[in-house]
Amino acid sequence: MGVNPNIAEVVSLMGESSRAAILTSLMDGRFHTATELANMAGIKPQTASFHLAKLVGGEFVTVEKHGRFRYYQLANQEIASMLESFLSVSQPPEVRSLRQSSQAKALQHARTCYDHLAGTLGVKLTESMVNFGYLEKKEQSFIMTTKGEQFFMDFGLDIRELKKKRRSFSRVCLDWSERHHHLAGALGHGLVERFFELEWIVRKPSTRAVSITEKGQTGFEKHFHVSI
Amino acid sequence: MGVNPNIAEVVSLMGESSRAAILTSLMDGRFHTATELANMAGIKPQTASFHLAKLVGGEFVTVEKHGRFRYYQLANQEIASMLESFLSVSQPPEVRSLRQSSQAKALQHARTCYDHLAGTLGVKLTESMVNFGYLEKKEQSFIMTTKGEQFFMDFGLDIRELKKKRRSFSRVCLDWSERHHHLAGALGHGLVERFFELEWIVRKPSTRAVSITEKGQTGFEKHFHVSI
DNA sequence: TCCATATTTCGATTATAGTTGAACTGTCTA
DNA sequence: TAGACAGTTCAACTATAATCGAAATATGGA
Repeated sequence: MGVNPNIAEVVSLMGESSRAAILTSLMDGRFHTATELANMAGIKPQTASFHLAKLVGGEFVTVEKHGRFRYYQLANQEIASMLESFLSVSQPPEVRSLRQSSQAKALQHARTCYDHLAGTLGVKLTESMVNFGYLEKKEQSFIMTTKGEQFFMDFGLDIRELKKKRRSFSRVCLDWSERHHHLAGALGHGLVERFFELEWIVRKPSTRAVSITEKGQTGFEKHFHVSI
Repeated sequence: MGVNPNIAEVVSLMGESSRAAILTSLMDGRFHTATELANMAGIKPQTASFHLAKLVGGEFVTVEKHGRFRYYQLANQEIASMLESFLSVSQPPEVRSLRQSSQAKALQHARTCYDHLAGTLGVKLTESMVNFGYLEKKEQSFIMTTKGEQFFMDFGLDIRELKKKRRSFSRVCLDWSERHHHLAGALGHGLVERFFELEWIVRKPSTRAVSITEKGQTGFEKHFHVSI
């Protein structure tokens, strides 16, 4: 009847295919221009502009103007988390071309979710860290053990610095379907940064998929007993 | 492009005002018939039937047939949690009548979220239990202390029985805006059941708001130092 | 058996919202 | 200063999907 807050208004912002395409494109956590997003979503720039205005209005997305470009970005980690939740309960779309198929596989394989690792790699690494006793899963979050603290320090993470940050230190990236959990939060972000630094993974252009390098193959095997 | 899973299809199920109204009506965790839901959503029964079919198809809702009635219910706690998340980021609708206004206040005041307490009461109680040292907030969940164990036993909860259940024992009901957290999970459910049993709270007909009784006033004050 | 009630199915209508071409604003660069 | 490019605004069009009356189906009770 309308004594309840209207969920619909907020939700319908992501419940439309073009906007959803834009949002998922932004899931790599990077800035994108309006035209870029239009191309990624397969729509004309006017249409993208129309949708982006709505997304900004709903505080899903922020803009920064630099010269004649406007750089769009997800508003915050919460939005990213929410989107990832839905991605995990969504069905992958039917495959239309070989190229799309291999892209989809790459995404499933290893991808960034806003600022941490998701996909098979993200899940396997998280599992491994739990098995080694570096992390302990406690209901909806991970707790770092003393053993873990030592390990992450040795691995080159400045734990003290990460803990200082206002954001939650280590949390699971939830998905409602409970098909998998993976490490997010400051620790998750710190790790993925370190992987880039070590060149164990590299970004694939214009998607949020990442490639595992030769170095990475041996690195993940040696330090995490994870083989891909 | 469509190499990303289509978030839109799933999400758009809740991103429509009539369906959202139905879903929020189901947030009390109880069964409702199709006609009931139609009335609550302010639509004709045919329309409700149409939407309910979609919701069942999307596994947001389950049906049970008893005679000529069909009882609809939210599919599971995850869906409820997801909905509550969105409610907390949604704006309350403009008030059209005094009656709506007082209903909205009642909802904000004390309500059930699927099977546990939300609203001001839910939040205050949770805070109180943390302050007394019965619960400790650990990232995304609560941990029961020894002191807490004693308290809940004394309060008449069968902790051992609750822990046996397959569902998560104590978790926060997340909202993405982080405006508040409250206790959910088996413990949250156990508590609210006990409150009904003690007649500290009673359901208001046809909403998910609950009223605090005289008994409740003194009870919450005495045992939780929460005054309403 | 007949009627009342709960719900769904069907078909037609309507309204909403996404889409796009065309035109416009603003910025960079040659 | 002109021209190219990024992005937005406007207005018209279109398509999708919600809505509802009418009719059909199913169940319960008298």
